[in-house]
Amino acid sequence: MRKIPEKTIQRLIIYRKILNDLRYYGETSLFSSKLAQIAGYSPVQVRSDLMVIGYQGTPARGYDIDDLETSIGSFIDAPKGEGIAIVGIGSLGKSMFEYCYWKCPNLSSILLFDVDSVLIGSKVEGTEIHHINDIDKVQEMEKTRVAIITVPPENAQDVTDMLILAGIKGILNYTPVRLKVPDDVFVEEMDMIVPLEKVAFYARQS
Amino acid sequence: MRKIPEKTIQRLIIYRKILNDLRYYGETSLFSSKLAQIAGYSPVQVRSDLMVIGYQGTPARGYDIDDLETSIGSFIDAPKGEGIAIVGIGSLGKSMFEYCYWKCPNLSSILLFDVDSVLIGSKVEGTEIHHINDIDKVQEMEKTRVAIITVPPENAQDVTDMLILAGIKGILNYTPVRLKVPDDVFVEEMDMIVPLEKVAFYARQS
DNA sequence: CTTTGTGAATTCGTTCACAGCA
DNA sequence: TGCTGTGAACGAATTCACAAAG
Repeated sequence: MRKIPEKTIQRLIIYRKILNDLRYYGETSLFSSKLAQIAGYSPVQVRSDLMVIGYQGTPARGYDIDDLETSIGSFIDAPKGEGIAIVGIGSLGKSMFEYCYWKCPNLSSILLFDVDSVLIGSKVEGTEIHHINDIDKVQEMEKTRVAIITVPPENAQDVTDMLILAGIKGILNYTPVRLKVPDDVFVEEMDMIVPLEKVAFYARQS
Repeated sequence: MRKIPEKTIQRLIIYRKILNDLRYYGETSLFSSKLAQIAGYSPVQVRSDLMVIGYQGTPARGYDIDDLETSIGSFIDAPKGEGIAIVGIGSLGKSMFEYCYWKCPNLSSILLFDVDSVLIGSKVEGTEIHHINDIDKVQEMEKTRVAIITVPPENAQDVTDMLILAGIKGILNYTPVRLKVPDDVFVEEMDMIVPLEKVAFYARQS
């Protein structure tokens, strides 16, 4: 498959969320201009993004909300749902878990790991915390491709190495450490320091 | 001042962090290739970013770490330090506060707000939680330009409106809501759902 | 020689302009 | 007429290629 730009994927995900909201309010179809206005992009941008997934609208009615949502879903989502692992069950890790647990319908499983033996065996919302060293013993890791890292900086690289050995191909990195990973592993930086300083900079400009 | 691209600002912030780390390990100078390799960009990229802030290196020794760090700092940072407000002191808000409290040296003040009257008056690490309705009564808001929003989605827009009235010009939005703000207010989306789905998508491609 | 600084070239992403269709 | 779909034009961001300097 041809490589799809990250920005397009991001926008498609945003479109889907909007479509889902609109469907909830009983809407059945919309034009690119409407979707664009809600999402904050141009109508042409929306149309060319939808070209990427090959979805066709009609000049008369625009796009069918239900249909389009499903199309984006089948393009973006894993067919059988996604399994994720959260490593580092401090206050941030716990927030992430609760958020995913309640808000992410397409997650088929959430595994919890930590490096601190004190936490091992205890549970969050009925889900057990495993030691990261036992990662190979956890059955569900087989179908887990994505990990969220919320450990202290000093453990970040070690934990990453273990995750990659266990087959992880995508990482949300909440630590300020720049992780070393092979080319086929996708890392998204989630640390707040860079955005915080960026926002502060632009806030001062205006 | 000419408008600086967001990406350049982000990279400068990353460079500074790296320089800070290297200085800690006793390094005194480096070449663009070294900085590029650590940061994960090309050497040309590094050099042209540094051109933006007008910093000059020498072919013989490259860039002086101490000097360059200071130069980036005086370009990026507010001269008198930055005041921020965190709105929504749930588990995520608390994590953010602790992180900022310990890890952000350039923050001159951190204010805490919530919409839930039950929390009002209680303290986190010795810092009092105010009700968002009392925002105008809080003296330090005068020097606060940046806010972190970690409230439930249903309160997000209301809280935003109040913050903007109180003079906030930059927002880190941890909610999944797309906030409506005036043109001179800078919003950075911090919700994890979009990045999580994005990472899952690319993890599946590889 | 190696490295910086930088105009030119290239690549990537967005928008324009218009053909095609209800 | 409205709108969608899409090649062409444009603009932004990155990389190339090379002059200048120790």
